[in-house]
Amino acid sequence: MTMNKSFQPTIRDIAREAKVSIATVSRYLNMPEKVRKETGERIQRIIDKHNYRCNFAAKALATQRTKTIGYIIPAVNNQIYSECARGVQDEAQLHGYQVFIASAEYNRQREKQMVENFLERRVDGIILTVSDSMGDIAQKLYQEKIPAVNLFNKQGCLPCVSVDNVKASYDATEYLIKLGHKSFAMLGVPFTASDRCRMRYEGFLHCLQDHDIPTHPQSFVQISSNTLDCSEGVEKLMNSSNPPTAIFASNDLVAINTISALRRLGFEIPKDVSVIGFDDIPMAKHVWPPLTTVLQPGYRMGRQATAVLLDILRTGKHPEETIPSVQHDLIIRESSGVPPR
Amino acid sequence: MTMNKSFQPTIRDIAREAKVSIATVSRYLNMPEKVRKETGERIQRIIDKHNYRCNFAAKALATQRTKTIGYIIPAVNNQIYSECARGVQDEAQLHGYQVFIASAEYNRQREKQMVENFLERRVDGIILTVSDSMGDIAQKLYQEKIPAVNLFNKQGCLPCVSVDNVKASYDATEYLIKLGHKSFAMLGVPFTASDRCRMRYEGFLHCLQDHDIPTHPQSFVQISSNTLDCSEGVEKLMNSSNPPTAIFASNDLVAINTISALRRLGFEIPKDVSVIGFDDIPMAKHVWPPLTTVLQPGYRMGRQATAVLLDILRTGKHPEETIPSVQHDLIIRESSGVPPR
DNA sequence: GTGTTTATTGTATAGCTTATAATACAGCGA
DNA sequence: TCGCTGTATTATAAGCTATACAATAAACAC
Repeated sequence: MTMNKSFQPTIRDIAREAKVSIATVSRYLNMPEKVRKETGERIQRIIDKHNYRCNFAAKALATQRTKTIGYIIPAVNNQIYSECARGVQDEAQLHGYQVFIASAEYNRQREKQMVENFLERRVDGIILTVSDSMGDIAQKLYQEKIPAVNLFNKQGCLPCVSVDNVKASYDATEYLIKLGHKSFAMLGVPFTASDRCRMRYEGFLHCLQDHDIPTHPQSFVQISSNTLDCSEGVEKLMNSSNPPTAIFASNDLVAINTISALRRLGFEIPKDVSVIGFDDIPMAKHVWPPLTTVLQPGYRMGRQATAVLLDILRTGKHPEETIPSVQHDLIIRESSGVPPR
Repeated sequence: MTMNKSFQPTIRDIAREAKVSIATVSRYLNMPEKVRKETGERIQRIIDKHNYRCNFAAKALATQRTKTIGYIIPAVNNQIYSECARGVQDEAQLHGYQVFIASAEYNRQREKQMVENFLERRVDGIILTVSDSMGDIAQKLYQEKIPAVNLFNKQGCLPCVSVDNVKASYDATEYLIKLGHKSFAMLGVPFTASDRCRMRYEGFLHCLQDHDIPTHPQSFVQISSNTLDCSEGVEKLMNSSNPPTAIFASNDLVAINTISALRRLGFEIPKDVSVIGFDDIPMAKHVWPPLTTVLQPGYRMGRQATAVLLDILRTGKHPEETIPSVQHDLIIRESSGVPPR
């Protein structure tokens, strides 16, 4: 079966049949109050009859705006980001915007490519959850004067919607210390792939230092951002001279993988080792044992970031003051407990 | 800080500075072999110098194609669909297409809206995972002559990439029967929200009937497609005169919620009740107990559906024969076992 | 009856690229 | 020199909408 493109009526066809000029039809479509009621009704009838749909490309060309925003995330298959994406979509759709979602898989090269692609497609604005904090991308967007906001971690001088990663992980670590733990480790992806991870490590370290707990370079175990495979790292950690009784995972997926790896080695959670995550993805409460973790309200954050972006688009002004950081929350479940003695 | 749109050079600016006509620049961009080498190099230098980027809207208007595909899914936060989305994205990007993802949240009204929005934006093609099989939407797309393919369940006469839902659930049910179960129930979303669920119920019923196991209308328990909350349904089920020893959940998320609900009521899995899911989302192996489920290769399916669509776009022809159905696979883990006696 | 304002509609052009038909030009054989 | 062929390039139309500005008619004030 062959498909030949079906005929799509244009504004000109509508105008001709309604016996008005195209300007009037356009006006009716965009500012209906500016056209006489009965003229409008006549136009509407013709539109309905022929199922006319405004050509977006032409409109974009004429108005110089695409009503489209680009959204870059590190990975679609991490629920925290899909939660977020839902928020972005909902808020965007509410204002007639459509969103391009692109998953960069923690790859800086891909991030740049996708930004480039967005720029070519002339998106009106961009929401970014990207790896580096150095603002290589932020820089470019700034000079291209494309409105952009960060989500989850700040980059360059872009406005940012995020929890305070350092503080949040500080709090989580402190909770573990108060349980009595003395030996710690953190598992996470390379800092170059995720600045969030770096900040969380920072809070983790600060907290240990503030409580006079000795730290060593081995206390951060780096895993692959592609596979998130923790087996090797966990094994090395537990076979070391001073195995941790508490492990801070840089996010819930890492925590879940860590627990799997520990189990394979015969450790019980939290009896032998406490594990704590970050994000509180919907699955966190369903895994075994249910995960102690730091909640980030993904959906709300997605909406807020979008709202901030749309506000810039509307007003043409960047928010004067810094956006207050999103509230985090420590959710205590059963993957953490007192250390073994 | 105010943002005034930065100046974007056009093809005309490039042409002027390179002392050629716009046609030559355009030709260099689209068929470089058709322009003399040194002319091309001169043009490229100017392009680099001014950071020229082709205006997509203008290009779309001129070529009548947007290099964009629309993708409608029931819910972003179900990992099976985000897995799939990854596949769609990867395959699309490989061929220079960008994809609009829209989550319809199992709502037929929203599905229609999003399709309408896609049509307005003149996407080149659409990938659909939608609720009804009746092809209300398929119908419209057919008459608009816009290429479309189904993913996960067939609708109207669109080409479809999917496992055989009926067969797959038949197999899964048969496995439960062979374990010795005699009393069954299925939990799922309303059939009007998911035809996949309907088909899976069909396979489930067939299998029971083929093995002379009595069925009754109460054996299908309907839950909300928004919340997927199973507490009420499970409670009613387990308090009935003939509580099931095996529960077939219409997908993994439902299975996970079912298990939570059963646990709250004090049942042990699989000692008291076996639970089986559908999809094998990445989380399935991490929940407790690890889920017995039917694997659908989401990523591959996403890629394949996209490949089929892009093929239609390239050739202008719908595939002659039906696409062979995707292989499913029963993954046996620890949420299922022999019935209590 | 004239000038002024308001409401409504029309005209022309801009917005940027691709596609098509036309042109310029070099090389070559006769 | 002329005509022919083929390549490199140009001029121009088409694609569809929005909008600034112009035009018209009707209503109103005086």
